[in-house]
Amino acid sequence: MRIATWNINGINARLESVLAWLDEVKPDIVGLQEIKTIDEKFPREEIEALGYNIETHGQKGFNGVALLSRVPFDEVHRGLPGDDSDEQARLIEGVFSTETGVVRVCNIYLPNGNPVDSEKFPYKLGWMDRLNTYVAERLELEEPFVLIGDFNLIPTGHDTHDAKAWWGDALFRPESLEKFRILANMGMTDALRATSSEPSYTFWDFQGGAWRRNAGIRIDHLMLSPHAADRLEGVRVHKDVRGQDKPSDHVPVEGTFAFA
DNA sequence: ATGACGGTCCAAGACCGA
Repeated sequence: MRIATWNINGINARLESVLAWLDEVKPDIVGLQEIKTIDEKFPREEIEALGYNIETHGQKGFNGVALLSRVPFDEVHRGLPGDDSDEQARLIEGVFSTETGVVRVCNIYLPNGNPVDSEKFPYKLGWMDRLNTYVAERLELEEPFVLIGDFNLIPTGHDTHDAKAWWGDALFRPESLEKFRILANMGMTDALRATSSEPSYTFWDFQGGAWRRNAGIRIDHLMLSPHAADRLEGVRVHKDVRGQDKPSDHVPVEGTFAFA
């Protein structure tokens, strides 16, 4: 089974690219972030025609996440618990049955948090606290649990072209890294880092010729519970997608697992 | 040294992103 994450930066602006990639790669489960539209305006028919079941958690204009799956959904959960005043659509989770048992896939669009002197940074940290609580509860189930998405977090200086330039940004500073370390220390494995020591960037800014200069960062992750990590076979970053026509600023990251 | 992006709202430019 192959499970992928991709921040597409607008599903309606990116539809042709997404259809082409799905048709070529045919991943089993895909988490999309920044669909930037409401559920009613998500282009369901075109994606369903490629053999996918679809569940969305959309929002007008910004944010929004979706799960696509060739396997039927047993369960769907929308939204991150813990703050009733939070109206941003940033989490959707699906539960799937395979021949070798259940797989739970949670797809997130973690807040960016910049600028750090605004209310956006404490929102990010609070969101990460709530996520850690959520993940701790999921880990108690002792299932294969795959937490994927745009984490807006650079795990180490090795995951950026210029650690000094990024240090202090909401994506790469002590408060954010501390929350991410709590997640890792619960037993969630960074799939890419577990299988490769290459830099493997997943985002290149539209500005400043970042792609041309390979000035990237790695912020899109697959984090695995012990039961999921045990079945990890490999991770592939679809870097070529960034060089295609009308690209997103993020590329897909795909994990292969020994689930039937 | 300078200028250098793209999507969404919706119809001009603000807001957002990282």
